[in-house]
Amino acid sequence: MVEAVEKLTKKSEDPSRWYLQLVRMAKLADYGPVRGMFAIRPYGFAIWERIQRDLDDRFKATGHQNAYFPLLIPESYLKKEAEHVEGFDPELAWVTIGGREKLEERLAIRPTSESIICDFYSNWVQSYRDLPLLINQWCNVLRWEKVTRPFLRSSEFLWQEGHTVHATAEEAREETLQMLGVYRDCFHETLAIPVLTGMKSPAERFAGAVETYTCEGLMGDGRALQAATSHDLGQNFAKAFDITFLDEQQDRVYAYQTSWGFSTRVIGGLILVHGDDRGLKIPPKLAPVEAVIVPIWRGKNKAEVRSEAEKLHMELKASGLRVEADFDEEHSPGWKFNEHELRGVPVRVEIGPKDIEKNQAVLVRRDTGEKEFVPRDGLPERLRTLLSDIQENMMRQATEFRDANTRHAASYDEFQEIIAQKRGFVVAPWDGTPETEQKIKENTKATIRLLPFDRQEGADLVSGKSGKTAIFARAY
RNA sequence: CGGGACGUGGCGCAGUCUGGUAGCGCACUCGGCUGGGGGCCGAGUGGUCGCCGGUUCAAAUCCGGCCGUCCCGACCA
Repeated sequence: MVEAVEKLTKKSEDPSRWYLQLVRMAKLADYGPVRGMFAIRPYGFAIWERIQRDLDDRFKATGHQNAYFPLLIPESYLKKEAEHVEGFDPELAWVTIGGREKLEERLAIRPTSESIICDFYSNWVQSYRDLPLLINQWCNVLRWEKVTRPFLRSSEFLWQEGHTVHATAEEAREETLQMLGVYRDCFHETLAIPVLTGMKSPAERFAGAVETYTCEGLMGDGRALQAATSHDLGQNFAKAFDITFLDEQQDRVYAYQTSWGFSTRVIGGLILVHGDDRGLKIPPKLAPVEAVIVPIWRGKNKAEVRSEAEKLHMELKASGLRVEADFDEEHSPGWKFNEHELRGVPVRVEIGPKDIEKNQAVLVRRDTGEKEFVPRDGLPERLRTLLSDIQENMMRQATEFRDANTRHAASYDEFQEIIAQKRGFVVAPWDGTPETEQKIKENTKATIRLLPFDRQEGADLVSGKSGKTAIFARAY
């Protein structure tokens, strides 16, 4: 036993170190020469591609089309919506030289694309017949961050941003909520991450929005992660960028807009929610590889085991499963077991001489470590039900954790104690003033993560004034 | 951007205090034996010691500046 093998730090021992090690050991991402800019490696990108496909299907199903808009935004465009520039100003990166010429007007690398897209929309939208305009783009954006971590906060990140235009305020609000629901479904059904949905407080609202809605997840260390947001932009951008149309009464009126985004940050969330001391754990519906076959051979029967494993591989692939076979001859089975667990592959399929003799295979699930012997005949079916069990179990465990770490605070003392010692979500009434919100933030570092749709009346813990339910947590 | 720690082959580290021309484990390459929870033996490849400058006969080591990383705070998907 050589102990010098690079071991993953225990999650409970040093969560931050665990996270960084996992990202690199599982080959999800790697550091580059510029701060905050990471390479997403093939395995990490495969996860992103699965998320993309899942979301994209949902966008298409709700009537959206994909398009692409420019990377560079003239300063003057960005400045048109006052709140918006102010919000993003500290994180902008600028292009000031083109070729060898100094530019007359500097160009911002998009931190988000509202301003450039609205400029196009002001031309594209002329009549109520042009509405609704339902467009999404998949792209990279850049925000000059001071403290960065792979996936969770990088200067450059990948995301999608939907930008829609509507004739009425009601329609825009419906769209905003519809897309919030699309995100929630993706989290619940595919990522197995339970999220709370609700409204942001004015202080946490997107710069330039009338209302921001959010999906908030709870990470394994008790901190919240804003996982996706959907904004009702009202007419703020329409007025700033002159997006008007002739309605059915022949009146020229300003349009209503929405925007909504979901980023590679969620991969960080996935790691933090499901990862354990053995490494990553990917829910089957998301996993690039649902099952990996590890052949167990001895010198004399290597050829036989190999051909059986290949046959099994073909069978499982033919049944529509995403299966990989690990025929590497350099590593021992034990080494492979650890490696695939680190990568979070939901199921391992072992096949060796004993199994061939008994016409069976061994299935080992990543979420519980349970092992079972399954006859070869029914293997694809059994694997399929096992994968769906795992999906369900991962969602159930994450939900139980979330619920066990959602606490009601009856007094401010209790509130502070929970945040300091247990973290998690804290449910408490808020009087709606920025003053109490700010005070809580200064005292406890907890912020209002969201205002749920269903809010109860109660006395604010700080001011004693009447308020309504808010959900607090320390956030990433 | 403040406080602290750290930058030495791909990864993890020793060497720095007390200057003398770079080492260990893993990984990687080749050969052989192995293989049901990170196997073993043998032979190899790979480093201008983060960057720039200074002190010195001589710098990974001492001094200055810069860059980067990590942890803790202030701002953010």
